[in-house]
Amino acid sequence: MRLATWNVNSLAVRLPQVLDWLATHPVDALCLQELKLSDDKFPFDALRAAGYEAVVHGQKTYNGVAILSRQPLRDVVRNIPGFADEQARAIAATLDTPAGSLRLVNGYFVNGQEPGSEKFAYKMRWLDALEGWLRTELAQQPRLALLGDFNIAPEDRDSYDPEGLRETIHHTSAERAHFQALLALGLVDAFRLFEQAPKSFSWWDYRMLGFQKNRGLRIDHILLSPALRPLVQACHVDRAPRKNKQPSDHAPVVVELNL
DNA sequence: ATGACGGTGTGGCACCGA
Repeated sequence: MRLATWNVNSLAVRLPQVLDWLATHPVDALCLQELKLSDDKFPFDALRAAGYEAVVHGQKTYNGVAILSRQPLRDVVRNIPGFADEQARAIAATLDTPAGSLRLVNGYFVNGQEPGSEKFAYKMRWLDALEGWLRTELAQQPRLALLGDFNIAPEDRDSYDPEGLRETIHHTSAERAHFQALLALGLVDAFRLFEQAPKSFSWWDYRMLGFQKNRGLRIDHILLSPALRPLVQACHVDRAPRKNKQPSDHAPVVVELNL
């Protein structure tokens, strides 16, 4: 089975590209971030016609997350339990497969803008709460995948300019410590289980020919629990949709599991 | 220090993203 994550930066604009991509990459589940639309505007019908059910936690203008799946999803959780959040940034659901069930957690992690800012403090609080929630989720369902736009470049090799951008947003020690805290839960970065080309990124700035110059960051990730690690077959970034007309600034990340 | 690009919502631009 294949799972994927994609920050689409407005599903209203990107729906045709999502449908095109699913037609050629019929993943079992796709986690979307930055829908930028309320639940009543979510394109359930178009996705169902393409063979996908959806569970959604939407928000007008900003944020918004959804999980699309070819099979039914159950036990849906919207946002981080016990963490009061005005922003729609997380959704979890369980997917049943013939070989057993799988918990999917989809996050649109806080950007944080600038170290020292109130938004950065919110990012730290959000990450703390996420880690507590995942500890609970892992205890209930050992087969868990955390997918999403983490807004963290975990290591220097995940940035086009690690020296110039040291301790700036996405690169700070505090953010990287939180990424390590997720790994300390037993999760593993699926992308780094395989040999990858140098300068592999998942996001490129729209400005200054960022994509053409490969001035990017690897901030979209798929983390797998210990029970899933032996099943992982491959993980890669699909850069092709970033070459579309009117692309999202992010590219999809895909993982293949022997399930 | 700032803007560059793109989306949204508003209203002739501001805000946000990363």
